[in-house]
Amino acid sequence: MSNSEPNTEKPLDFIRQIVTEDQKTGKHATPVTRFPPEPNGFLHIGHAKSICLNFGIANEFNGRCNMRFDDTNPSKEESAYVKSIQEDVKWLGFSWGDNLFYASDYFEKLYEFALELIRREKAFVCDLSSEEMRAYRGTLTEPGKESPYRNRSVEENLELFQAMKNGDFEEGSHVLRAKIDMASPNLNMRDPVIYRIMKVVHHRTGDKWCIYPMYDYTHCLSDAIEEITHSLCTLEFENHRPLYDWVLDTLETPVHPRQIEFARLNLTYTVMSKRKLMQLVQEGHVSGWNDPRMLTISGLRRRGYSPASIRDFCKEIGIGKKESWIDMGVLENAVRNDLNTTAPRVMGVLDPLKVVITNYPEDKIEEIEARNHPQNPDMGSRMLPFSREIFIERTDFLENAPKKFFRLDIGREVRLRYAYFITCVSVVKDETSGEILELHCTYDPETYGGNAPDGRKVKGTIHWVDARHAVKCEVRLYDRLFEVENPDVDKDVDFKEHLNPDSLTSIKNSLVEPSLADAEPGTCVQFERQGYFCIDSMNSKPGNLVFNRTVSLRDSWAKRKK
RNA sequence: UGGGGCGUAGCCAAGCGGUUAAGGCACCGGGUUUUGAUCCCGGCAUUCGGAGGUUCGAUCCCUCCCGCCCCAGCCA
Repeated sequence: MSNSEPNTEKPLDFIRQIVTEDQKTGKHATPVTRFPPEPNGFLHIGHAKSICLNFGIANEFNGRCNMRFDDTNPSKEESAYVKSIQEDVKWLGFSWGDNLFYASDYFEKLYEFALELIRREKAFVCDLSSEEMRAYRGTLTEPGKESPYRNRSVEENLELFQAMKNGDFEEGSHVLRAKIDMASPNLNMRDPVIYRIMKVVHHRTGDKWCIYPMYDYTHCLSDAIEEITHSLCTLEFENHRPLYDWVLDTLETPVHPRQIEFARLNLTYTVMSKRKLMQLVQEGHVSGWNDPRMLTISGLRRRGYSPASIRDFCKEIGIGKKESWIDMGVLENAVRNDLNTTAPRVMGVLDPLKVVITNYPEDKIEEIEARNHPQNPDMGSRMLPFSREIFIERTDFLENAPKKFFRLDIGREVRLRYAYFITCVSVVKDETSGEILELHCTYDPETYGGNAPDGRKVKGTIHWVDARHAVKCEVRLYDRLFEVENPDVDKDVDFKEHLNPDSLTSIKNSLVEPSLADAEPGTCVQFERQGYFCIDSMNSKPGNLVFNRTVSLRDSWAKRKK
């Protein structure tokens, strides 16, 4: 009754409200959900939403979430996908314990249920071709016509179905159909096919079967067999729910899970369908399913996204029934938030410009202490070598710079992070090209550590690496894969027309501080003032480091320049 | 023109008959800062797709209208 306390908890989404209610009323003491991917591709950020929902509910309500592969179409499915899917779900931080299942585990039971349907005169073997069936189905506005095979006897149906199972018929010649209502306004109820003949080897059952059950028939029964309480799926299955319920009611299964639909995830500046992702891979627009520009789980992992950041993102966007487009910035914000607290800071110079500190002794090398995280002393510190020649970021020098440019120009003073104040004295240029080769600066020995005893201030602090000790490396700068918010909104333009030609920029001569020399692949750090970077898990090798930019830091200066 | 859904800010999203209509992203100000980062503080819907109705009172209930999405695979 109190309304004085501000509620900081995230409100429950409509599905969690249902689960809560079911728990309260005792309908289901604990929820049982399932994550049911089809093993025909890699998991992407959209699946992450479903994973976080299903496993999240199981965790929050002390329930269980089964991992179940929906492997009813052997012509598209492979065990390689089964493996990657499991890795991705585990990596996201969820576990299914012993509850790993396959729809194909139930083929025998499903077959028995089909026999029962026939006995109850609720299913029949149909000899219509797929074209004929389409014609008989009717249209959105006109009812369909009943199949001439609809009234076969139970015995004949049993015999025919047995023959289908035995492989006596050709693919496409016969199907088993549910006998529902050809006049239903819901096309899914117009005697849908529940079994088809496919003489294809299945990745788990081999050549044992040549008939395979359809999704609508399989999914509800699999849910019932596993005693799922809440079967969560995306909006496009809403029209299938009557069929889901029909199968379970007609067969009188001991439990009847409730199917609840929610909106799938759409993100701006990307495409989400497996088909399109597959196309990008196959046509070589990206290097593979785990290309860091792909919003697959494996791509995000390689890009440097943490599992926590993806979970946070999923929590943030919520669950609803409204078709929505989440701005890519929300995802980027989620990684920045997470990495900001977890990533150690280091110095990395993307595009190096040499600086000679002319008044610094030739052979002197100092060790300068640098904090690993400015807000978190627990993360410790490290020592940075410093000497007469260093490299700074090329973009940190600008001739005739405007007043608001807080970096280097001739005559201007800046702070080298953790080190000294330096003042630019002169610029050395290539005589013919005019290219800036190096800067000559002087330092103030009194400013060791970055503070001037006389109290004078500098506006800018820039990052640097020591020339003799820096480690050369490759840095890959990623940007959004597409240039437009919604690459596939226009059906007349191929989505690939909108690919961003600058989605990957590789810099081969970047320099990082020596502490990174032996860092492991997968290590995530912040290059101060630049962004978050992660050592590539595929191409980085000792002595030949490759960093992927996960996301840049927010840059109000860059924004101001626009 | 059948059926099933959905409409709260630029983008998400709470709200469940009486609220100053949460929160996040984005954006705009200001402060702190040895990252132009982070952090902090402030601004950002007199109005909930539209029009009627019920009610003392409607984002919430009812009616009609408008807009968008899904369904005619032997895919999932």
